[in-house]
Amino acid sequence: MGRRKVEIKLIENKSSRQVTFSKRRTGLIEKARQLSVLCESSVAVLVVSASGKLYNSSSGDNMTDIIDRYEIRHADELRTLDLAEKTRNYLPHKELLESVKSNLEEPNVDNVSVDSLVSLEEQLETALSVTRARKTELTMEFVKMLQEKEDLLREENVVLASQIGKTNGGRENSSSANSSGNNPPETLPLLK
Amino acid sequence: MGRRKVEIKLIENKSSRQVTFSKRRTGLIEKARQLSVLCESSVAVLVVSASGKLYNSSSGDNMTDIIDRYEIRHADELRTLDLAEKTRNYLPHKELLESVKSNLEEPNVDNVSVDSLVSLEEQLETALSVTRARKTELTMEFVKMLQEKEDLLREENVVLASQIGKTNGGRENSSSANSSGNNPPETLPLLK
DNA sequence: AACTATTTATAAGA
DNA sequence: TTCTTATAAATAGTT
Repeated sequence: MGRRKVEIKLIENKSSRQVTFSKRRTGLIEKARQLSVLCESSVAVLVVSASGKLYNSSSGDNMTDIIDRYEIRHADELRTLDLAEKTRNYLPHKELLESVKSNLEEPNVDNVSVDSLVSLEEQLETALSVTRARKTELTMEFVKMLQEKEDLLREENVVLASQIGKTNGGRENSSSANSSGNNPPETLPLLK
Repeated sequence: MGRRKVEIKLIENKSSRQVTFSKRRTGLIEKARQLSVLCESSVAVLVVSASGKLYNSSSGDNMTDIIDRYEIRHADELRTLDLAEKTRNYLPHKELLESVKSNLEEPNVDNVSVDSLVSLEEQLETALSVTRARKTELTMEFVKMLQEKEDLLREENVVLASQIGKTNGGRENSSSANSSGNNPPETLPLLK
């Protein structure tokens, strides 16, 4: 819809491609907004340029909330992982999304019954719960392991200190050397 | 672009709204595809109808990759946001629980609007996410603390062992006494 | 689901 | 970049 008809294929000229990108992107997002308002729906558009720049829009509170929730749901993971590390470790998550995607991209979305979506939702919730449980389990094991190691080191420390005490003829080196003390182990704040 | 100009506001007539939703949704997705091809970009469109049905399309890269980039781009923001700041946007947990209670105890469940339940659901999801994030944060802190303590004990152990070595005239007591070894600390399996 | 009268988006030019 | 305008494309109302 311009001075002449254009084929839908890569625009070779770089600068006109840039211009078209800007114009059509704006148009797309405006269309999304209109659809959202006219039909009381939620629409999200994500555009990633070839150079990797991201443009996004969402209209309708529900979709915004969905995206926000998606983000927040992953906040704990994002928070604790280095970004690079996260990217490296992404595969399981990616695969999960892949399976979701293939479910969403059923040829005829119109034919996907609410029932089957409910079922999908339940399956995902279950998978999520199992994953969380496993995560917690592993974390707890790790903490327990660390605490046992701490006990062991502490005991060893006491033994060593007492050996020094004996070889030194009962002088109280142990108390000064044992700077980290024999305080009771801290409790996990998580469990409070 | 039709027989007459339409204001961009909710279409009151339900059936023409449905028709427009279908037409414009198709149009939007086609526009997204074109933008992707013309300008070598990746475009994702997500549409959720008022009834909760999801329609989506992605061109260029798959939806997963596009969403991943969206996520990764926002990771830094999530990372640097103070938890309290996030929490500020939501009902305090106490109020939330109150609200849940009143919803459960509402004699006329039929009169509770779906909208208010949707809103409540969103609030709960958010609260849950924030709680999880906090839990993970505290756990990570605790693990870090334990690992630091382990390092400290290990160092102390080395110091004591060397003292024994000196007082014993260079005998190799340290290696046998230090039964737990000076191995590098284990990594958190969770993060593998 | 097809058909058009119109509006809207936009390609090319300024 | 921004604006202008001729034209293509999308779509509102109709069948």
